[in-house]
Amino acid sequence: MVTTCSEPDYVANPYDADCPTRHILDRIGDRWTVLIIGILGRGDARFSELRRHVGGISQKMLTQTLRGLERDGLVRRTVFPEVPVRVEYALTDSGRSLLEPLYALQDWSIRHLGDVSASQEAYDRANQ
Amino acid sequence: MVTTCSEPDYVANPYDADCPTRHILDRIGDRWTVLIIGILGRGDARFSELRRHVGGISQKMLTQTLRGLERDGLVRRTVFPEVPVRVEYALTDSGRSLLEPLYALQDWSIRHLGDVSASQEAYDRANQ
DNA sequence: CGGGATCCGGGCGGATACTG
DNA sequence: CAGTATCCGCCCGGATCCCG
Repeated sequence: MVTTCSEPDYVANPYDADCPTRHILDRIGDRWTVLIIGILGRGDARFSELRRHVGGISQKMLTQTLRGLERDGLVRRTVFPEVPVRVEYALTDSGRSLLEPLYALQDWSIRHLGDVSASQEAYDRANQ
Repeated sequence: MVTTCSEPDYVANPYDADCPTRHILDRIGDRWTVLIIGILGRGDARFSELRRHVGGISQKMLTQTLRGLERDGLVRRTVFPEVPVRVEYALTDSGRSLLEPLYALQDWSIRHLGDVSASQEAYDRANQ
């Protein structure tokens, strides 16, 4: 089950569909995935709660992203057959384990935001 | 310089352009960025080397991505005025520090690839 | 309330041709 | 070799309408 792309070189071959790097990149490629995971990391939430907390997401993209996360086993969807219907979203164990590397990326971006901004300004100044 | 979005809640507001989460997501949003950083993590490389190692990337996207990384101060571009011209790309200190969180994500994806694949198959089976 | 279905525009990214 | 310039198809994602 482990393909050749699970060697250190896997990072170089995004065209291998089995490559874990490629897959996870496809998952977090859109900004919504990471934001939703982050919200659910604080606790379970309903559809409307997620929509309120993730500023600017459309209903279509929220649904679409949640379906993908459910399919990947990162999010569990529970329907309560009340009237009106209530739907709760929660991280699975797998999804919860993704929080740590995502937070590592957040920490990095916070620590380096100043450097990056300064570099951008310098670059733009040097190129008009 | 630290905005309100640097509180734990920043993850919820991708519409704040100053939000570090939003910025880093925009950077690694395309799959090429992470792949190029990964390659350069093993050592400096020339344009044609990168193009060979990052399978399937077009010359346009390679140039475009490298420019963005240079602007963000993650990659340093050095031109050797020989004939024909030689251009070397290398990670800056900032870019090298990004390797660790990126590898954390790779490790996660390798460890969970089996779970994710199984979940996908189960999901697809349950929904035709 | 929590979606599904459809239409549509903008932009990402590939292909090609050309250059210092 | 390492790009720049241009054209263009396609798909992402928003807007809107509808439903159980």
